[in-house]
Amino acid sequence: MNSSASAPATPAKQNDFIRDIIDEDLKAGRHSKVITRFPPEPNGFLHIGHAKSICLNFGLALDYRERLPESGTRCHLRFDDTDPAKEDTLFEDGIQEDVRWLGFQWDGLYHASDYFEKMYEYAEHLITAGKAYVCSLTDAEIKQYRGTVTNPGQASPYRDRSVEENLDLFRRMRKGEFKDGEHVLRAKGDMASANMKMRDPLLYRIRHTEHHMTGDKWCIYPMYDYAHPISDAIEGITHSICTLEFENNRELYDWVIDNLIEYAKFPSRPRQYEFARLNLNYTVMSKRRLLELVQGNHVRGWDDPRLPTIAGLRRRGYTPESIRAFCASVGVAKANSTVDMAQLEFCVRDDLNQKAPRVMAVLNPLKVVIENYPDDKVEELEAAYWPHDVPKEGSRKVPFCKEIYVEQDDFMQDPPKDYYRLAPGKEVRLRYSYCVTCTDVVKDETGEVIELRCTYDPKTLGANPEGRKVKGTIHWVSAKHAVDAELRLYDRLLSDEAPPAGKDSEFLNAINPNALQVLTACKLEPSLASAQVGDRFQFERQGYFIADIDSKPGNQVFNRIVTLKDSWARAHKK
RNA sequence: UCCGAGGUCGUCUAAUGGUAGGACACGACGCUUUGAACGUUGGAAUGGUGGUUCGAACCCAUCCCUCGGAACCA
Repeated sequence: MNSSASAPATPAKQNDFIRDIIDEDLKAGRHSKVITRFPPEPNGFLHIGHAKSICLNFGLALDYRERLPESGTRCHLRFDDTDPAKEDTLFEDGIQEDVRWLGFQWDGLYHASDYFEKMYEYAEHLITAGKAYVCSLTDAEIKQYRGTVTNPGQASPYRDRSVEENLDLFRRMRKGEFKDGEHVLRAKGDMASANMKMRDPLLYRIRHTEHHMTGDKWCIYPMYDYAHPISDAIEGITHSICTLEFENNRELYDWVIDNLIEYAKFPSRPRQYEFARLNLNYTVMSKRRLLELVQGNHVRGWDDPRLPTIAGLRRRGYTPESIRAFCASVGVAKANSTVDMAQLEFCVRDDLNQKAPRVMAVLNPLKVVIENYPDDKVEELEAAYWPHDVPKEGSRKVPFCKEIYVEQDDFMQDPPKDYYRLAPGKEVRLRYSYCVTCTDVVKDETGEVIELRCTYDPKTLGANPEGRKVKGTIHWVSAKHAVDAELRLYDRLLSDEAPPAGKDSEFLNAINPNALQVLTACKLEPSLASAQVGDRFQFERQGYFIADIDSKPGNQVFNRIVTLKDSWARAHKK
């Protein structure tokens, strides 16, 4: 079940509250098409939380375009670049790559900065209409005048400047006659409003900073609350979807639109709707914490496979389809929630089960000598790439000879009764090969098991042993033919379900020391010598792996994407 | 404390006045040359209290709890 990049195969999903709203809008004739947008600020890397928003916004356009062909239904990618101090083209490139990789294509690439001239014009209109004024209070004074959540604020002494004076000051702000922080443009809201966002919110601030798109054309920049609704309205956005923390901003969003719509003749009257952002346990999602992990060298960069960044998940080996399926499975709602990492892991297993050919790799090798097998004989055994329940064809030959490696975990000296693998005197099936019985255990001087001696039953190739039942099947590789490899075993970033809530770096203490475990003495079946970077496999009984970019000829490097479910290990954890 | 938004199985999410359902997770069983996958199956929820109604997760009242809001960030 592959899907093309332009038509993601997201599972059939039920309606969410956003789709309910859109359906009603369509039914009531408020809109004849739907236009959404994904509006990242180009100041960092995208993570799986953004993927939820991407799937929602682009998914809406895909869904409704299907229902309303030729309507102009679409989704824009818009960079919300109103703070030149933080933003960079570098981030824009990464964001575009991530959106594309997830399987979506935007119908138009925009920048909030495309509209700076319009925004300026609208600001002058607001001033002329007596709705905005230039305030010359300092940063600290503005804060003080604003009051608190329980106490009303008080009016700025500059609130009653004349239209002429405001216009003059604002034009001189644009010309660069003032220093940063000297003046700001504010909306005339209500200093007693219970919504702090309405207490004469700032619309423009002075920033003598080069902007990555507009260069040095501007030295005043609009604030989010002013730029966002205008950008939406100019682009004809019908449903402006954002996360819950913007609920208090909606009143201001509407204020901006309402005070400008007649003058500006916007093509749409956008409405803002808020949904709950994605939270995942056992990891961190905030920009700040992600940045701290990267800058503090707690991980190896933005694409470290331990990170929930899109780049990290990509390198880890997650498929875009699995991430889309995950986003569909968590739904869209308004209740704050934290999704279990197991849900994400299920989605990638579920996808890879159909896509990843099965091969054999021994992570922690234990040598086995098959005593009754001829010294120099090598058999090429047929091994299917796919299990019986995956409808795909294909196989390769795996060499079998007298000396092989098996997994250390697949031998126990003194096993519990329900242990199906190797133990002294016990017989197991070697996957795609013979059944062998352990006859002797070789130990070094410290008592550590360094080698197993076994005998094989020549009548068990492709046939069940006679008169007895062999329950266990283990994987193996030929010692003589094995390919050496480095395996990077990844696990959850944090040991704790939820990182400490503190504002400081306390969460660093929760980092799982085993989130990355590097194994350098691994033995792979020879077919893996030709694996290409990005190829995914299931290493039977171990998990799904992907060939990493660090692979060199003669030294393959694989990342573990996710383990297989292991009900035996789970049952014996205690 | 004020304003805003929320509260349904362990987790995520449906049901919008008419059988509280699905997925993940967990357990049991079956199948198995992957202790995988798959199949069957089990346990498991409407924050509390009143009220309206033949009937309430849903409507009303009240209380409790959680999250967000006082950046010249988004």
